[in-house]
Amino acid sequence: MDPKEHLCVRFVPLFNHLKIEDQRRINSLVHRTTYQKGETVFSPKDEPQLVIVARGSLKVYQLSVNGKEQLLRIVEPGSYEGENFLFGVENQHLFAEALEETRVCALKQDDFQGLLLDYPQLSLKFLTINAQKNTQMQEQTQFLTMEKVEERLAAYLLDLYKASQHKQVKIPMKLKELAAFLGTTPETVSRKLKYLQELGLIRRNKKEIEILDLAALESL
DNA sequence: ACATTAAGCTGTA
DNA sequence: TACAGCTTAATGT
Repeated sequence: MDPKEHLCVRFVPLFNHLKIEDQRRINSLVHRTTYQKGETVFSPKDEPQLVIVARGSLKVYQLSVNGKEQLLRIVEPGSYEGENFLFGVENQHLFAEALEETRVCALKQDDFQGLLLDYPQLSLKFLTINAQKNTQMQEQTQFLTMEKVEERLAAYLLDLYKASQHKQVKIPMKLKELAAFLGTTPETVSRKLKYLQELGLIRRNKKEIEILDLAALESL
């Protein structure tokens, strides 16, 4: 088999626990596409499908009332988007766009439902991953309930710290995207990072952040 | 307190 | 040198 053909199925958490012959069957159902930076991967009213990221990254967003895009999440390699559309939830608002050159594999609604019926292990794995995704989403909406931008930014930096267990963390996206993520503007993110540094809570070099005062950040 | 606008700075192709 | 990403300052809500 062409090694490229393995990309999605072999190394993605959703599938990589299955036996080789089962992976092979899934592989035959998958549609591979490479998107360039800025290209739309799906939009409302598209055919329902599960989109799995093999390489690169996607942003998933919706449009607010005034037409501004509101970034909901970044989909990294190994994760997927569109699972809700596969069970009759119509996509009315969600868009996905490639942030860089991105390889995705797509599974049609009928094909994926057939797989879930045939592979109980896959169904369980799918539920587990979705439960984790839900938790993450709750944590993110929690950001937006905080009143002040520096609170949201501090909470975000603390999340990076918790994820890495390291006082040196690196912001993994463009500040423009972080701003959308936190519900503010790039300018304000820039100012607030400077503000936190002036308070001595962090030290910063570009996107490398060293957390100096964990307790003070948490108290915000 | 934050957004918007515009201008300037820096690294990179 | 042209461009993207970021920062800074002025001004508006």
